[in-house]
Amino acid sequence: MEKKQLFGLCPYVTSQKVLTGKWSMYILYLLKDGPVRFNELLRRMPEDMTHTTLSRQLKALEEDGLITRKVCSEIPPKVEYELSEIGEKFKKVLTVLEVWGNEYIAYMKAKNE
Amino acid sequence: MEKKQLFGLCPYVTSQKVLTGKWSMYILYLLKDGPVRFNELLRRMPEDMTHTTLSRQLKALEEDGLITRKVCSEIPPKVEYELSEIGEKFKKVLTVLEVWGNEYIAYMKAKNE
DNA sequence: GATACCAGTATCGATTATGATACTATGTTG
DNA sequence: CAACATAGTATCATAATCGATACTGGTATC
Repeated sequence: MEKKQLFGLCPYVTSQKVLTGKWSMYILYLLKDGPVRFNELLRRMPEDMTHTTLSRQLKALEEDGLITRKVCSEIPPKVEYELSEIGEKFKKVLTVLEVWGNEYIAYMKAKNE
Repeated sequence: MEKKQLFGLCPYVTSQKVLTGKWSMYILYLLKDGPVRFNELLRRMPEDMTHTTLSRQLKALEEDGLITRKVCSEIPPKVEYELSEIGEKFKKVLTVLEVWGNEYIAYMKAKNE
């Protein structure tokens, strides 16, 4: 698997590379209060996301170092996803992004009325 | 139904939708200090971005209401791109994102040493 | 006359991302 | 015995995105 070239690039391009995919930010948001299991994540995601895509996105986020995957040797299997150290630090971005996102929604709503 | 409405108004999903494309954040960053012309933007973008892609991304950002396009009737043509009202408000996201992006780069660099 | 600047569009193919479906394996519940 | 829950992977088809190239058209320069 080819490694992403991150170093030497600007923080914006790097961030955007890490945040590819349609739901990466939402996944990080769902993990902000602690570890969540695979199927629990799936249930909280929008309807048109399949488990295939969730699996891929989690893998990508793990490879980029934002989340960690903990496998508990149990039956039935239990796998928990959690923010990593650098993933935890992303929460401050989420906070500001949430504020802006809501402003944007309100603004566009008002504009269309 | 509760779900559908929720995701339609979710600030994270909305933000991610608006920030599609490989360069959207970087474009917004380049516009943060005032209007910039098309070719000037192109010169400041990473090498592997073509004018075709820049044109498409600017169009998308304009359609999403984040930037405005001002055409000056001159010869040679002069077109300036500028943050809109809601685009201006995105600058606070950029600020936090820049900090995190640099943290991330430093963190991953240290990890690989 | 040829070339470059400006700000693009049009088109095509390649790459990437996503969706649908089938399948793995084990254990519990009805 | 059948269905369901858990956590996925494998494969293929489709959709979205991107890059390369060619082209517009008026002006100014060499």
